[in-house]
Amino acid sequence: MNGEDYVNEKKAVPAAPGPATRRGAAGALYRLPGHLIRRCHQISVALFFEECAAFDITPQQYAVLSALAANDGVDQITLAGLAAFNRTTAGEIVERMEAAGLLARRNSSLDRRMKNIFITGPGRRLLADANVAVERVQERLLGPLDRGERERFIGYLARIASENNELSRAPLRPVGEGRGRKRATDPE
Amino acid sequence: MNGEDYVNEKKAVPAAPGPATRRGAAGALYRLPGHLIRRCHQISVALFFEECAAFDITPQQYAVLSALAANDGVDQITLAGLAAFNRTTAGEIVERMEAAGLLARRNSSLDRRMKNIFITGPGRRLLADANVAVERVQERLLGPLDRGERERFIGYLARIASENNELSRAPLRPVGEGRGRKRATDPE
DNA sequence: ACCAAATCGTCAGTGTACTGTTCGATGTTA
DNA sequence: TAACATCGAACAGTACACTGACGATTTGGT
Repeated sequence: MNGEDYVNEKKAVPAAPGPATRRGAAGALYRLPGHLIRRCHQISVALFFEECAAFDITPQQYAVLSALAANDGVDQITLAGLAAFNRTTAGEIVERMEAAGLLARRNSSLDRRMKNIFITGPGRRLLADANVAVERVQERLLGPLDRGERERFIGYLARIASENNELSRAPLRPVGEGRGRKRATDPE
Repeated sequence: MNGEDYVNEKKAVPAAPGPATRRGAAGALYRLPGHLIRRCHQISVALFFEECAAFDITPQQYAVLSALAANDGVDQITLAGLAAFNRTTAGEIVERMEAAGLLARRNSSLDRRMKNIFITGPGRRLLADANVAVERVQERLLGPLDRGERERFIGYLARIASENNELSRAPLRPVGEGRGRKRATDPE
């Protein structure tokens, strides 16, 4: 079919025209968990944007809203720990969300270094709407798996994420753990 | 909606000190596959950087080397399809790798729009070294799972990635598929 | 009370991952 | 051959995800 019409080129021919040059090539890559996880992540994000197009938020912003709904008023570092991203990223995301009116930031009177983050009414409403859309994202994402497989898959993911948590560069830090000494929340 | 009402600061206390304010809070988030996948991805990347610190490459650059080792001389778009990222990203990554001497880019004489990407000697050597490091990454990443679980986990990931491939914003495009008409490689 | 260590938030810098647009080269077709 | 649609690559713009450093602040030890 194609092929004979470009004989001119001295040799744009592959340097390694081995047996692996056909389609399944680079096969090793396609069985690497790391690469597969990256692709699943891409798909997950794409589905999120598709289902949540009306809300104009990102998966990370959704995570912030979700974490904040249950831990309103925490500082940025704690929030970063709850959503598992680092301080700088958290600061940027919070800034954009504040500009969008989804959050409010107030300087703490207890510790003047801290800024406490609060979810606003619009933020809370958006979260409620987004929750159903996110439901659909998970449904489509796990579409290829049956019920039992989904359970197992989620279990595997949770174990990998939890047992390797400290290996991450932005570990999950549930409220009440870590080196937090005092907090603007939870006077207990 | 949210004003500069922080002047008074009567209470830096959470607005919703409900029953969910303790540690397991925002529990829904922590069972969402999308969020778990994101965290596993973070961990995978962190492990990669740890194990491959000596090589000064990123996971994506490793994917490029791996894909190119089996499909040398493809154009940037095809390469993007093989490694599952989009054109722009591919162009940027290739540019950095060319500067690092891992790849070479040559204008195609067949189609003057195209630039064919070739892996260099140093690139090939680095790939060989990185392969063993990547082996260790997978070992540590899947550490929490036993043999059978690893098999199943990888199978689930592969099915999700493959069956949802077209939903991704940067789908995998094996050589020989897609709308490629003619190619500088694989004259067959 | 003082000082060293630890923290919070921010800034600068790098790299990945997209969207959308533009522009030149191509090839197809009328 | 002259319009047409298409395609590869580059550019501009947005958002995330880090590292390392820094100023302001707070705390812990003495």
